[in-house]
Amino acid sequence: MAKEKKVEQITSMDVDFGQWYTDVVKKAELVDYSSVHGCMIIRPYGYAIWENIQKDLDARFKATGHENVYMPMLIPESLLQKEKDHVEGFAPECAWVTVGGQNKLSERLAIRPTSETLFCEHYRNIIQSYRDLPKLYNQWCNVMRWEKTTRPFLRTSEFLWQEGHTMHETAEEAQEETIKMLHVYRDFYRDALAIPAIIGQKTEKEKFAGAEATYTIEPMMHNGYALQGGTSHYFGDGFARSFDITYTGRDNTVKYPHQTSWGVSTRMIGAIIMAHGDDNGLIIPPAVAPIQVVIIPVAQHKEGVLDKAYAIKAELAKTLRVKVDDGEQSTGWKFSQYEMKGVPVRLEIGPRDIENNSCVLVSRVTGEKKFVSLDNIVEEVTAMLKAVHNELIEKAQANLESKTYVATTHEEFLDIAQNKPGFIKAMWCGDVECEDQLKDETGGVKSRCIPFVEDHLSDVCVCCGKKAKHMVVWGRQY
RNA sequence: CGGGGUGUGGCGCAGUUGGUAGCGCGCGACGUUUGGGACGUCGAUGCCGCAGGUUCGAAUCCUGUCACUCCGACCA
Repeated sequence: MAKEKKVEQITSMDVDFGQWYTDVVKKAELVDYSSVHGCMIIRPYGYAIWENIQKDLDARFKATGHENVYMPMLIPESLLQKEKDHVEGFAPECAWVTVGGQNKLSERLAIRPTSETLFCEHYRNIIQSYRDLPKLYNQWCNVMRWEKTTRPFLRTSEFLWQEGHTMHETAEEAQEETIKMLHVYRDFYRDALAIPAIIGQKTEKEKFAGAEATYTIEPMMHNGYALQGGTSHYFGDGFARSFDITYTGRDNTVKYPHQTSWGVSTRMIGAIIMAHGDDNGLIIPPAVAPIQVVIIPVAQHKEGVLDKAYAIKAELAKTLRVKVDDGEQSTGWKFSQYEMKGVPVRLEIGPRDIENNSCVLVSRVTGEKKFVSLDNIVEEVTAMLKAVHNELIEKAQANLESKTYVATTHEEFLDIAQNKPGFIKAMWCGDVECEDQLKDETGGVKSRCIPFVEDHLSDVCVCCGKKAKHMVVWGRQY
C-alpha cells in the first residue's frame, strides 16, 4: 500500500535518481534556490533537521571534552598561504573580499573555506606550556567554496558545518583524538541518522590538503553511490611548524604540538535523503525528524475530534516532537503531504476511533497500520518510532551489503564498475598510478578508503598485479 | 570546465505556416464534502529569462547573453 508511488510531482528514483533528489528537496520544502549561484536557502523544515543534528552532535562533542568557539569569517591571504599544501588545496576555490566600504583593501581576504589557519593563528597566541594542552575546540559556522556545479546539501557554495580543531602534547594523543572523533561520527550516523557506514583511512591521493592522515566515514546511498560523510584529520606537527606554534614541554625543551581537525556538514541532510528516501519522498530518522509524529484528525469538523487530537498531542509532546494538522486540506492530501516530508509516524484519530478509545498509527517505512488503544499511546508511539529507526538502519544495511562486491581480478573490477553500482572491495598495491588508472578506466570509480577492518582477498593488486598492501573499498561518489 | 536539456501567472506545462497568451494544479470568496491528494460556482494573477536584430507585426525567426537543471571532470 505505502509502496505505491502517490506523488506524481516526484520523479521515480529508478527513472532518474538525480532528478528524484532535486524533486524531493524542493517538494519537501527543505530548500529554495537563491539568486547567488550555489547558495541555497535552507527553509524552516530543512533547518529544523540541521538544528536537531547540531543539538545531538554538540552534546557528543561536549561529552568528549570539547568547547565551542567562534572564529572570524575572513582570512587574510598571507595567513592562508602559510601552509603550502593547504593553500594549494583551497585557494583555487576561495571567494575573496577585496573592497571594504569605499576602499580597496591592501591585502585581500578569503571568505573561509575552512578554518585551520585561523585556529593556528590563535593557538600560537594561547599555547606556551604543556599545561596549556590539550586544546579541544570546535566551531559551528558557515564556510564558502566556489564550487562549479552545485546541488542542494551535497555541494553548495556556502554550507554549514562544524569543524573541530584540537592541539595535543604528543602525536599519540592527537592520533587517538582523530580516531575517537571518527567514531563519534560513526556512532552518530548509526544511532541518530540510522545510516550504517564504512570507516577507514583515505589514501595519500585522497587525503586532506595539509594533513598527514585523513580518516573518513563513507555511507552508501540508495543507488550505490558513496558520500563522503565526514572526515577526521591527523596533522602531526605540520601546521604547528608552518605557523610556529610551540610549547615548553615537561622536560623543559621547546616542542611542537600535534594537531587534529574533523568536520561534518549539512551534507548529512543529503545523506539522510539519499539513504532513506523512497518514491513517496523523504523518510527522516526519528532522532532528527522535526516532526516525529503528525496527528491527522479525521472528520475534524465533527464534535470532539479536534479536542481529542489536541489532547493526544499534549500527552505526546511531553517527550516527542508532535504536530496536529488541523488545516482544511482533505485527509488524503495530508497523508501524502507528511509522507513526502518524511514524518516517521502518522497518528490518525477520528470519530470511530474515539468511540473505541483507540487510534491508528502508521509507519512511514512500512506503511503498516496499527490500531492501538489510547490508554498507552505514549508507549505505542515511542515503540513505533523505535521500530522505524531499526527498520531504516536494517534497510540501509541491507542496501550496503547487497551492493558491496568483491573483485579479485582486473577484468572483474571493470565489469562490476560498469554494471553494478555500489562498493567494490579489492586489493591494492599502494601506488597512486593504480588509483588513477582504475579511475580512468571506469570513468570515476575512486578509492573510498582503506577500511579499519580489511579482508584478505588475494596477494596481489587488482590493477597491476604487484604485491598488495591493502584492501581498499572503491566506489563512485556524490 | 566539457556534453545534453529547460527558461511562458506561485508550480507543472501547451502555444501550429509569425497576427498581440492559454490549460491543469495552486491561490481568494461562497456552498456542499471529509478514514488515501474531494466537488460546484464565481474571481485574481503575465514586460513569454535578459539584450540586440529581422518584420507592418515576434513567445514564435536570427545573434548574443544570463540563469537553472541532468551527466561527466574537481572538491565536504
